[in-house]
Amino acid sequence: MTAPKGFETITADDVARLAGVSRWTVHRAFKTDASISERSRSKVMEAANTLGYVPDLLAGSLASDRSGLVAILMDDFANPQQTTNIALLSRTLRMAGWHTLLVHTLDEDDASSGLLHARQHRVDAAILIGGRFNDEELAAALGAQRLRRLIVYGRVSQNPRTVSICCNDTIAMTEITDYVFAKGYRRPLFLAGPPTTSAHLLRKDAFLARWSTLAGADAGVLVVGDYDPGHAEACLTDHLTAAARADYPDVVVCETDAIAMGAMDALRYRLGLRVPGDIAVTGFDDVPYAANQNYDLTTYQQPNDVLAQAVVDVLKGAQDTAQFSQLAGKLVVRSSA
Amino acid sequence: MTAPKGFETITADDVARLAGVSRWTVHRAFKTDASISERSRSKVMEAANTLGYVPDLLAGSLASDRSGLVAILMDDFANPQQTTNIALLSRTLRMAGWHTLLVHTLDEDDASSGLLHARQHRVDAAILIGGRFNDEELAAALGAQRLRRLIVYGRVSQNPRTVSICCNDTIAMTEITDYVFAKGYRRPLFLAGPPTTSAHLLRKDAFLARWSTLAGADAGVLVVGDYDPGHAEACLTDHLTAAARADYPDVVVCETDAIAMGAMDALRYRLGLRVPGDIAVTGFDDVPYAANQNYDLTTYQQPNDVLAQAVVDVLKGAQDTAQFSQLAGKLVVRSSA
DNA sequence: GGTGGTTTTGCACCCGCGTGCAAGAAAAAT
DNA sequence: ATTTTTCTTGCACGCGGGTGCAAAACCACC
Repeated sequence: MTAPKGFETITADDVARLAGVSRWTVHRAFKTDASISERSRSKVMEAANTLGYVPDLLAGSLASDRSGLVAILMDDFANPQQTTNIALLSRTLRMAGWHTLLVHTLDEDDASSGLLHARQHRVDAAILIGGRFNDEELAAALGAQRLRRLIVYGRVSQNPRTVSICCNDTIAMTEITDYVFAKGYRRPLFLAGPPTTSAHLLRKDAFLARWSTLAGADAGVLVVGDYDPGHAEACLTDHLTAAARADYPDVVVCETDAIAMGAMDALRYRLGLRVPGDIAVTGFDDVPYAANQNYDLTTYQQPNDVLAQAVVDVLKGAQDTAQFSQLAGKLVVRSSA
Repeated sequence: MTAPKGFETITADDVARLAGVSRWTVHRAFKTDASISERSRSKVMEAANTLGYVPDLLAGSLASDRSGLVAILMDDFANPQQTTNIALLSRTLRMAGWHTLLVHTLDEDDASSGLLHARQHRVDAAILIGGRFNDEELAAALGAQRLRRLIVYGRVSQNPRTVSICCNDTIAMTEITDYVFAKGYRRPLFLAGPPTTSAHLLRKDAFLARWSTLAGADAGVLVVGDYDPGHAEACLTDHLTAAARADYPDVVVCETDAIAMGAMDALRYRLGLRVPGDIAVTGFDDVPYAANQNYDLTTYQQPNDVLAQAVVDVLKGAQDTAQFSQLAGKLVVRSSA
């Protein structure tokens, strides 16, 4: 029977016995800032090594009321910006001593169930990544779930009991708008994602406001249903096919890179246009694939590492007071616009 | 002070008191297959609802020695095949009652540290996804970490103490080879990923063996360092630039879609060739992006949902004996070859 | 050698719930 | 009405370790 079934778990007591100290001394040996003599610490460590002991975080969590677990709820693995963020977050958290409980929420209504599970695992905090969580349901769930902390990542949340960590979309989109205007484009079309999230509203509103200021005229807006490139492609194709050629925009400003890529596919493969020759395109997020030669997308890079670090700061209680922190990124100019 | 700090945790005792039963009856009410009368169960549930009680999984894990947690160790978030798998796995596991502890291993040597953390959280199993884990170090870690179960996902593992769940790469690659040969291509170049993983070897070896059988001649092989499209692009560009035009392959068979996409970029944008007009390309995995018009990649689709379900079966102890299960997928023919 | 102060160590109690068993209640059989 | 049988319920004990405090050991110095 090779199946590893009956592992004899080694407890701190075993180590204590071997090292000739008490269990609490063993505990102290594993705590960095404990008052313990160097001699007994090394005795303990030696015993622990020969026994293969490591403290049981589960039991520790129960006793200390700190699980060292952070739940990341996320809804859209197809979105490269989100997967990038998850990777970065889980890495950053791990280096700061936390572990990641990944909850893939199945649909919109599943967020509260995800939060419930997170709470049942006593997570120290839950991080919400992604667009499809809506604030009202969140508020309801939050009331019942009594999580220690809820961090909304990548967008602004109105809920006062959450902490938003995100890039300042208004400033960012204004910067893109200025760039687009300066390049001489005058007939923009804004491609917006789903209307549920506030980040969306910020980006769209920022663009429209700034454009109106700069050009003295309103810009066109096309709402695509979600952040799926294929869907954006279809939407834009339909939209332009129905329009007169003279009414075509000269630049398509997109809420995210995913939409921008779909837009480029539509322009090139469906409508036979050149980018940026006939119509230019801008994105937002600077996902890894935006740099690919196919797209070479002009976009806006969020300061992801700073954002991730901000999460750790919040977890450490550094900015308990600040309800949200908004940081600036930078415009990445490539050939698409 | 809005900060949610002092949440009074509601325990089963509180519910028991309100419902007028004992704590153990509360426990039974939350257990699906417990012997409890319908009357007291509803009494308990009502009390639990008004109090907002949910059982604490952490404490439960400690007592029951089943954490309900499964660690997924993964090394490469840039690989879309991996992120797709993670999404699917975490979803499938969640529906089966498990939760996902995501461990992003930082580098090759980090796998054992990741396993250690997994063990400290008492995970019921650890799943290894990805290429960069090497078997020797794994074996060493496994000996020390005494995990309950280690599942190697997406590739074959030699270690007898692990369970491999993967698609049968040999059959799959043979199928691709047959297709490529039948389409009339005669000068193939195989693009292989990093030489550390066994999946790689299987795919490469299967291709070479089958090609040799079909064509009676050896196929060319180019080893690119990893599964990064950009790197594959550079490698192939260098390789072909250094070769005489007459020696160009007529088809590039790639170990993964990621490599195939890089290869297509190289052929088109670096070398000015048409795909499949001048050189055809095949991939492996059928990542979501393979269907994009830019690539429209002929590739091999792994039965991902079946694989994910197999993981659940293993966790449920169904196939404790079977050391690994290999399943078949299907060839997806698109325009790239 | 005694004193005051500091470091180190041990311990009772608790975290919230699961397990196995035995007592109690209810239903079925006699 | 009494005895079985079956279902429900209660409980002691344990999971592995954290917390705060008090006892013990150590140290320096007079």
